[in-house]
Amino acid sequence: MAVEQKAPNRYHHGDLRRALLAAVDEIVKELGVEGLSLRECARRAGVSHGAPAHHFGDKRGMLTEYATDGFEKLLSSIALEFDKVSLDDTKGRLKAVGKGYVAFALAHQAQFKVMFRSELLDNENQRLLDRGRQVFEVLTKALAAHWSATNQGWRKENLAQISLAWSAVHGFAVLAVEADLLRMGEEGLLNPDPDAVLDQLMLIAEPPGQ
Amino acid sequence: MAVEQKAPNRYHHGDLRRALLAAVDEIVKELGVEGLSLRECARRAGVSHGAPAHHFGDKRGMLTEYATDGFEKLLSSIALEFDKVSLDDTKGRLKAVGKGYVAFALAHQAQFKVMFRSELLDNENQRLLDRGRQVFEVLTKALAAHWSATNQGWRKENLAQISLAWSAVHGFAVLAVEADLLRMGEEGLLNPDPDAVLDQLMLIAEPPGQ
DNA sequence: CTCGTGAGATGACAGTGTCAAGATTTTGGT
DNA sequence: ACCAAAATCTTGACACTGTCATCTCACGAG
Repeated sequence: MAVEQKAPNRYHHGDLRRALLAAVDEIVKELGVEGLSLRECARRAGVSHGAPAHHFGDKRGMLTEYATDGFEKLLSSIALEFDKVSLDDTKGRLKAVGKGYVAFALAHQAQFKVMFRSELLDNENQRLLDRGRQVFEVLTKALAAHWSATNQGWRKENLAQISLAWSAVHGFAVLAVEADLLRMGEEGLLNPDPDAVLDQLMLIAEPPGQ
Repeated sequence: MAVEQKAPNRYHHGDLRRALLAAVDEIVKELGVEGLSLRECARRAGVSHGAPAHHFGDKRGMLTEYATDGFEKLLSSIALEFDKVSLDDTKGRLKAVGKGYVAFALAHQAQFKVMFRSELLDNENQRLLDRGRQVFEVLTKALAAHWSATNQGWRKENLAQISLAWSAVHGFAVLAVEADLLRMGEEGLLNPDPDAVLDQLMLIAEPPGQ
């Protein structure tokens, strides 16, 4: 996603919306979301400082679009891992959800950080809400499929299990992305292999005493 | 921590440093960290816009102090739960760490959010690094004590277990604080009792097949 | 008493988001 | 083909921000 400059003699950009989102990605990667400004985005797209408002309303609107785009990529990343695993391997599919989640976070760290910064986003935006819900559904459905396959049925612990699985996957991704925190175990203690961590996490989904 | 205004006739404030940190807390609670400005802090402390620089250098320095203060409160919160449980109940102590962690996050949501926003902080600051490390150590030591008590010894899975425990506790706290995300399970599916989630998490610390 | 030093005040500077008003295209209906 | 309407982009203004250099005040060590 490269930033397409406007041809200097033309009045209309042609694809400004996409160019601005590309600029957002570029800047957030370079400077973090604190270093992002509407005016700098406009500059990189070769357009006047007031132009972005026409497409996104305001800064919050622009970031909301950027985050929504991120959720769509996250869903794709999960689907990619998910589809590698055969339908009857419910445990494998469960793990694949986690793998896809973490893989996206690591591959798009800057965007991932923005996606969960709700103060920056328009949390009433329907598309954003829908995408978030979809991610949640993928996880719960994979869990339900596994429980159904292992004949565990529904137990009262399941609710906590869902929360825990969601928390653990998200928390691991967050901590992995916030490298400064992972650096805490600096004697190499905490430089975890995502795969091993996910294996441990799988234990939660198993019936007790097995 | 209330913001103490400067007496209007006095030139020196007396305790500006504390007053500014109180103002930070107030503003972050009201408007989020995006709404925070040095000048507004100064205003609430009844002091000129340039005064804060004298104590914190710049905005980043001020937020770093605020975050460090948060880590100290976090450690206190963990210690509070930790000390409620007798020494030989290693499992109980482990859970207490999680309880203290989540309790702090819920009680000081605004501050908690800032603490893990590494882009905003001076990550070279020694006090900040130390406090973060201390939190990590409390968790690992509680885990080690439990493993030692249950004669599990050290296994290669332990590394992943530490990461997972850390991830899960942090992830749960993060998701709990980002209420807009937890709202996803809006049919009441995901309105988890922290205690139940932590119970599930405890399973990770147990030896396999038990 | 004096003089240095830390604490706070003041004013300037470039950068920001947002808004209103104007300029230029493109589009759609006839 | 035409012309009005709508979409797109420009321009200028406003209040606000962080940082810096400069100045003023208060206090304490000698």
